[in-house]
This record gives sequence, structure tokens and C-alpha cells, in this order.
Amino acid sequence: MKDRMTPAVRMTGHTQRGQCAKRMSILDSAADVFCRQGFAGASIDEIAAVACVSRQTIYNHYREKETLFVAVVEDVMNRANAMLFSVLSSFPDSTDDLEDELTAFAVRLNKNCICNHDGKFLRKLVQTEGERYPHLFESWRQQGPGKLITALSALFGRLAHKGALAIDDFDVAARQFVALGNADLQMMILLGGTPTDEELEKAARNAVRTFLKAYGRPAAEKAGHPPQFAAMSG
Amino acid sequence: MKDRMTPAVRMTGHTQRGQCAKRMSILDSAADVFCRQGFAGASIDEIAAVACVSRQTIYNHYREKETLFVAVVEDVMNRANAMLFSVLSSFPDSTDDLEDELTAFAVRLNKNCICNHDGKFLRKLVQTEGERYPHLFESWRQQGPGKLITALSALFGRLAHKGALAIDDFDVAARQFVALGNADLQMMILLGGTPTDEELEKAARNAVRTFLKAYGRPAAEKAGHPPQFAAMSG
DNA sequence: GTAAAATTATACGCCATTGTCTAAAACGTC
DNA sequence: GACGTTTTAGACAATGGCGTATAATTTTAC
Repeated sequence: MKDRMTPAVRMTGHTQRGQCAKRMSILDSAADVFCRQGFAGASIDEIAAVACVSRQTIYNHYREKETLFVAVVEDVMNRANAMLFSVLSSFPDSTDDLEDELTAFAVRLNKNCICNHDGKFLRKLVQTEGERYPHLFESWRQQGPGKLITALSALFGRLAHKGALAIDDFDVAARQFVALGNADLQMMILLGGTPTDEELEKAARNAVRTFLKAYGRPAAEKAGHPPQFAAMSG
Repeated sequence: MKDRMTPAVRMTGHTQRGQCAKRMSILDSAADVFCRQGFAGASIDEIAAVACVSRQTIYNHYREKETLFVAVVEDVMNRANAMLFSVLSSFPDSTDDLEDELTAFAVRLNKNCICNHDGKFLRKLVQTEGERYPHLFESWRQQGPGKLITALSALFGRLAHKGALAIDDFDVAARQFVALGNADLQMMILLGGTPTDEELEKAARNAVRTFLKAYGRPAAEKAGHPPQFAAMSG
């Protein structure tokens, strides 16, 4: 039992800078290779080559392949969570131009959280390796899609309270909003392709149009009273 | 260059029977292992063990691992296509009880085509290995989801023509129908889990309810004329 | 029963990969 | 410039999987 020298703990000064850069480079390259080849198909040598780093350096930072994999997933998850939080905080608050604002929100959600690199990575890896790492998967599920639906549900609740939407089950509406937003992009998402801005825009518009046909303008059909007054309550 | 003895081509009589059974056993087991481990992670030995077959027998039927993989994918695709065709031919034709019939249809679609073994296999494998086998992937895309949307679009067109639905873009509506049907099951689908009958029923009901809120009862709002006469045109 | 074909068990060579080790080189700090 | 740390390159054994070869055994056809 020799005294391990704790490689990345000392950081007496700027030494941390270089190590941190290496670490990030390794994490990024590993994410790339793991995403393309899967866990079993990815080789440490290839990751090292992509990262422009010696193989030994990788083993210096991460004990074994599995350690590296877990670190990569956690890293991507953190980025994805931060991005999701940012996008969620841009959910429309006012009720005029609701269609346009919801459409823009759906574009942001798809572009920055679902169709981006991290989204593709997480979907692919969780699906393929999730059963082998239940803890990782569960964590992603809760902090990713779980958070998304919970937050959307609450936000729709606020819009409904304002009278801008007529929703009976907010959770269902939240899931349907996301599902509708992906409807036109399903194939591209499954493929891992990146939609153009026009495709994103059109997909979101189709989704929101249908969503509002189903949930827009509160009980106007049932009671028949115009809901315009609701716009004043904001 | 010796005269290869063409193992499974002669079939002078019942020889084919036993071979066919072995082949199916190999294909099924290989599908199982490939689905769990991916192409790179799957080992011929494990496939042989699951199939209760000697490894040599596998190499006797399929030249190499890749040949086996392609054969497995094609086999599953054929089954899935047949099932999809069967389900599509049960699309509701009458316009009364449309909600119930569409719901039952959505249940069948999800249960037999999307959440079943073959659906899970194809989604997972196409996503992970699709880029390495573009031909396989393209074939699946056209005959699977492509056919589904095309057929659904045409079927919605007929219902709209009958006056039971008010749809402007049939293709979009078809994609949205599928997306809504999956909305409540997204996580389970990504996980590869199998929903219970109740979950299937509830998911389909939520989906169809929203779908009909958006597309049900034709231009009644715009023109206000009852569309019942359209039911005679069938 | 016999002959042909298929299957099995086993061993083998080959190659890629993992993870370790060591000495040399590069880097950053003082 | 000296020193400690990190990185690098290369070699290394061990492992495991792929694909082949061979002989024995079973199955099937007639």
C-alpha cells in the first residue's frame, strides 16, 4: 500500500489549468467515440487519438474504461441539465402572441435539448447501456425528462390559471406538447441528424398549432364567453 | 478453389426441416444477444450458447458475424413489416364510435408494432448500428415508419373525406397521431420496457382524445353546417 | 442399414484491446 | 536553472473474441 500521489488533487497553482483542459478534452473525445461506437466498440486508443492525448494519460485520470464512461455520462448530463434549466426558464409568461411564443419555445427546446449533441448522446447511450448502469440511467431519467415534464406541467398550469389554456391534465398535456414537438422530427432524432432552422421552425409551428387547437382558448366552446379579459390579468 | 457444398441449398427432402429450425433458433437467439449487447458487444459464443447450438453451426449458416447480423435484422424487419401491415388493415372504416375505434387502433399499433420485441430491437439496433449499415437502415426507414405514415395519412384522408375529421395536412396529422400515441409511453419505449394493457389503454385514450379535440368534427366551427351527409359517400 | 449431410467438440492461429510498467521528455513553479 | 509533476512513447502480459480446421458424432434420406 504505497502512498498514492493523488494526481489531480494537489493543484498548487496553475497546474490545475492544464490538467483541466486535458480532462475536458478527454471527456469530449470520449463522448464522441462512445456515442459513435458504443461502450463495447469504443477503444481507449481511439479516444486517446481523438483527444490528442497519450493512452496513459487517460488511465492516469480514470482508473479504467468504465470509470471514464461514467464520468463522460455524468459530464454530459450536467451540461444537458443546465441547458434544460435555461430553456425552461424562457417559457412564455405573457398570454398574448401565445402561439408564437410557444412555437419559439418549442424550437429552443428541440434545438438545444433534444436534437443537439448532448441529447443525441444521452438518448443513444442510455438506451444501449442503460440496463448495465441502472443508477446512471435513473439519475438521467429523473433530472432530464422527469424534470422537463414536471416543469412544463407547472408552467402549463400557470397559463391555464391565467385563462390562456384549457387543460384538464397538466402532466398529460406536458407530455403531449413534447411529443407533438418531436412528431415531425422523430426520424431525424432517431437517426441523430441535425434539423435545419427551417425544419425546426416548421415542426414547432405544426406542433403548437395542433396543441392549441386541442388546448387553446379556454372553455369558450362550452360556455361561449370570450376569454379576452384573461389577457389583462398578467 | 474447392467445390463448396452449398449447405442449405440442396434440401432434397426433409433435410430442410431440421436446418430451418436451427436457423430460426439461431436468428432468435442472435436477435436477443445483439439487442442486449449491441453488435460489438455480442459474442458468437454467447449466441451459440443461447441458441443451444455449436458455434461451428453458426459459421456453417452464416459466413461471419456481420452476415449473421444482417440476416437477423432482415428477419426481424420482415416480421415487423407483416405485423404493421396487419395492424394497418384494422384501421377504423366506419365513423361512428370513432373515438373508441381510434383508441383501439392506437392500442394495437403501440402494442404490436412499437412496444413489442421487434420494435424495441429495430429501434435500438438501427439507432446504434444504422450509420454502419446505411442500406439496412434505409430499408427499414422506408418499409417501417415510412409506410406507417404514408398509410396513416391515406387512411386519415378517407376519414376526412367522409367528414369525420377536419385535417389540413394529412401527413402532419399522421405523424402527430403516432407521436401522441407514444407521448405517455416515451420513457418506457426508450427503456425498452413493456407497458401493461391498462397503460396502453390509458395512453391511447389520452392521445385520441387530444387528437380529436384538434382534428375531430369537421369544419363545424368555421361553416357551421353539419357534415352527416358525408357519411353516405362511402 | 447405409450413405450423405449436418452438427458437435475441440483445438488452433490471429488479432485487437485492456491495463500495467518504465524511462524519457515536456511542463510549470520557484 | 532546478525540481516536482505530468505527460508521453513504447513495450509488455493477459484476455477474449473471431474465424478456421479436423475428427467424431448425430441426424436424415432412401
